[in-house]
Amino acid sequence: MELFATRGYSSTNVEDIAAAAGISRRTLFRYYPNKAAIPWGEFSDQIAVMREHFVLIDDALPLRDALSDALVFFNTFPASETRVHRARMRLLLDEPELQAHSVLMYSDWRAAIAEFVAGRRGEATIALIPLAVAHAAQGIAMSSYQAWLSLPEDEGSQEALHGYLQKACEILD
Amino acid sequence: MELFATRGYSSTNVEDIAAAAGISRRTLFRYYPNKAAIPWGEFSDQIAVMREHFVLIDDALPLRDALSDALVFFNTFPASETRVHRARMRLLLDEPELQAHSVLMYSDWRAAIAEFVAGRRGEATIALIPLAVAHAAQGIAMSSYQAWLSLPEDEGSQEALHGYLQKACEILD
DNA sequence: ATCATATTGGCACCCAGTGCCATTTGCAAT
DNA sequence: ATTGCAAATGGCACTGGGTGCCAATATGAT
Repeated sequence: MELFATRGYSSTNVEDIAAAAGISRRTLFRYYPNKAAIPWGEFSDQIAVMREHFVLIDDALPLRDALSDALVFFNTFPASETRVHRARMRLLLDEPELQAHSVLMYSDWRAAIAEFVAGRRGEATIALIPLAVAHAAQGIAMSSYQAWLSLPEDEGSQEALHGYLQKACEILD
Repeated sequence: MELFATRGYSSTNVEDIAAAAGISRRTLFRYYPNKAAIPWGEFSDQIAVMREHFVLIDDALPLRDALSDALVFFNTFPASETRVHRARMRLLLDEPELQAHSVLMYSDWRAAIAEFVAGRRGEATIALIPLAVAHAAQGIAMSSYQAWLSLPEDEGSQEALHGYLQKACEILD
C-alpha cells in the first residue's frame, strides 16, 4: 500500500512489491492470484462475517432495511482505520484495472446477498431477482464510496459513509 | 468471434486474431485498446442511440418505467441476430476477464443513465442516487442476461429477454 | 506526377502470470 | 540431536498482452 500510495498502482511493478515484502516474485503469486488482488487484501474473509450477520436479522424487517443494515454492518471498521480505509478505497475506485477487478472480487459478496434475498423470497439463489438485488447492492456500495471519497478528508467519517449507504438503499423497492 | 467460439477466449491469442483479420498485431491494438474490447465490438457507439431515446421519454412516465423502457429499447435487435447476440453475451458473461472489463465498458452507458436520472431529480450527474441507479441498472441488465442465457437456445427469444429486464426493474423503487 | 499526411507493420522492450524443478525450511518421530 | 518428509520458497525460462519508436506504405489533394 505504501508503494501504491507513493508511485501509483500501474507504475509499481510486482517485482518491487515482492522485494518490499521480502519475498520472491514467484512466491508473491502464490499468495495473490494477480496484482489486482493485492490491494483488496483480506476482503474475501470478511464475507463470512456478513453471512453470519444475515442469520441474525429479524425476519419481520423489510428486505430493504435488512440490506441497508447489512451494508452498514459490512462497512463498519475501527474509527482509527478511517484514513487507511479511505486511501485503499480511493485506490480501488480510481484505478481502472482495480475497478475492473472489483466485479470479480465482489462475486462471493454478491452471492451472499443473493442467498439472503433468495431465502426471503423462497427462490433459488441464481434466480433473477436475487441476482439483480445483489448487483444493485454492489452498485449502492460503490456509489456510496464514490460520494464518500469526494468528501474532504476531515468530513469523511464512518457515519457519513453509513449515511450514504442508507440513503442509496432508498433506490430499492 | 469465430476464433473465440471455437478455441475459447483465453486460449486465443491476439496474434491469431490479427492474422485472421489480415492485419498486424500492432495495427489491431490501434483499433482496440486491449484484447477484452474486441468481443464488445461497437458497443460504445450504441450509447448515443440510448441517449437520444431518453430525450423522447414522456416526463409523466415514472422513473422506474422509463428505465425499464430504456433497457428494453437498448437491448432490442433484429430477430435474425438472436443467435449471434446470445453467443457474444455468453462469452462476455462467462469469461472472467471479460466480466471484469464489463464495468469499464459500461462506464459511459452508466453515465447516460445517471444523466437521465439526475435530470429527472434536478441533481448533479455524479450525485449519489443517479450513480446508484445507474449501477443498479447495469446489474439489472447483467442478471437479466444471465437468466436469459440459461434458457435453452430455442426459448431464448428477444421477448423473453425483454420480460426479464422488465421483471428485474421491479427491484427499483 | 508530387508531396504532405495518415495508416500500417516490424521490432524491441516491459511487465504480468505460470509451469517446472531444485533448494530450503519447518516440523514430527525416533 | 538426527533423520526424514512435506510444505514453502526461489530461480528460471517461457507465453502473452500491451507500448514506444521508427521506417515503409498507402491515401488523397493539388
